[in-house]
Amino acid sequence: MPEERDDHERGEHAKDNQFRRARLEKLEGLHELGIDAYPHRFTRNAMAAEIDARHATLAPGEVTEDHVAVAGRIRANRNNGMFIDLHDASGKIQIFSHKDFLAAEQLPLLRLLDLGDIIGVEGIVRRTPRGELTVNAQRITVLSKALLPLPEKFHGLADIETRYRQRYLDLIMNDESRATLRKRSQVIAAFRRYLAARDYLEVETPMLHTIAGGASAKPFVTHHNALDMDLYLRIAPELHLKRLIVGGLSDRVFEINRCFRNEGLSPRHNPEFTSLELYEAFADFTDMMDLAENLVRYAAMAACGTTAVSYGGTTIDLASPWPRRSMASLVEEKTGIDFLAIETAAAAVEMAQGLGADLKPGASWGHALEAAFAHTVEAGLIQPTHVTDFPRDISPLAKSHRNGDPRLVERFETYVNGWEIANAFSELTDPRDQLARFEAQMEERERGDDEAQMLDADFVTALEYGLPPTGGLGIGIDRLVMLLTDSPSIRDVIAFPTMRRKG
RNA sequence: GAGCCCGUAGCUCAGUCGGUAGAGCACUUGACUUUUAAUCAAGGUGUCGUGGGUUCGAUUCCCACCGGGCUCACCA
Repeated sequence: MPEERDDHERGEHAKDNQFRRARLEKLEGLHELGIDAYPHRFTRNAMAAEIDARHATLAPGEVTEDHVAVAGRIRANRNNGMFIDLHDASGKIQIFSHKDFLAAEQLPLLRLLDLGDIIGVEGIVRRTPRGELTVNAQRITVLSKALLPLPEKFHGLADIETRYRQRYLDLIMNDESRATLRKRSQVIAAFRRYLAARDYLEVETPMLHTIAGGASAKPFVTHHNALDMDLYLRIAPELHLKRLIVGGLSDRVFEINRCFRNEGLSPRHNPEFTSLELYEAFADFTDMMDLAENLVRYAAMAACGTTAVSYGGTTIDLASPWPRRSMASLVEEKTGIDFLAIETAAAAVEMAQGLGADLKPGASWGHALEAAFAHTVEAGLIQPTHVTDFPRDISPLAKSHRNGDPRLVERFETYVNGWEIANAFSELTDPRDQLARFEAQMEERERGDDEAQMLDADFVTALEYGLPPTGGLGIGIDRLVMLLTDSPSIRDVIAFPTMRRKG
């Protein structure tokens, strides 16, 4: 296995085929013309879209005096190179290469260009009689000779595995893939803008944890050699962010970064995923509901220009106030069963199992309610809904509910399209309660639940120095971007999704 | 982890009820020259995912493996 990896890393993957050989011969031809096929830089003064905007009203057949220098990839070639479609990051511009305009010594170069080559072109802008905005090339500069052919131009790259493994090809070929990843960037930029404007401080907390806390999930384990110590890739930044609130670094902090969970892959799960987590002192979970709605609306406007987004043919309305429904009431509405009226865990488990939920024997009341919710309600929450009032025993970091029911905490998850996209609490600030919750988690762990949370004694110590009342919110950025880009798989919104090593 | 489906040319895909394969684009050569998936003519595309088995013969049937997709499980 290591030898196979070496082969791959040495770059012996390139196919030695007719296409590559033909291009290597052309590369040789460029050398013979004294041309460096991989120069160091090129000064351009215009992007395709700019030129397009600048000459939007130019009539067919008209020639301008606009001398431009553009650069991009050759994506189409008509009439033996006379017409080239040059694509840059902004769009497309046609290049007209004709001996009437092109420097004479450059004519041999035309025969050595291929689809996929990156070139710079200097010349005058005109609109052809057929109406296509065009640069009459006076000088062409090879900026990077492509040795491998691009996928077919009409159907593009369809093979989903290649699209994920060789994302560069997907991005060259598929407009939608570029649009999706650009929107992802816009969503994240919008979050930063929105939060920065409200005095949130962006911080960075460790990726390498000695205790994988802040969520219930299986961690990745790695090893630090010098310290001879195992470390976990973080499953959540939560406990460190709250330590920063304890310290008063800021009353409002946020972090946008990766979390890692060593669990199954699915169209909605990637082992590394990106979350926004934020904490606001003196706020509670109802403040977090408002904030979640405002953040998502703001990001949708920034990325899509609308708060009415279409996913899989369904229109999702992000604009209207999002209903706030307690988990138990949603289950009761769906099943007629009021879990709040069920006293014992055993009875609740039996009831949940009767609804078809899969529960381990000995599961708690809270696990039973949550299982009943997941089995009967979750998938039907298409329009945004805040599901509130979670069970205490599945929420070890959330504060007890002020409504007085000791089984509940002040926590909500926001569901859209049947997916959890946000999770928030009135943060648990009572150190003795926190310790008790951790101890309960450790007991679950000892009973075999390897996703129960680990006890973080230093975090309890931090709470003992005093955490102000605090609201916390996490938003799953990948799923939100899926929603905003109508993407069927989380892999569509992650540039380089986790893939098995190809045998 | 389980079930179902998929893997054929650089790409998009056909196909072989078992006799080692085809189209379009791309590529090469030529023609044409203000094109728009340019057009026309000619030409070669290939471990049919990998390894075994059955068979006179396997890309095709069987088994295992590799990779991928979906569903379920897991994943608040």
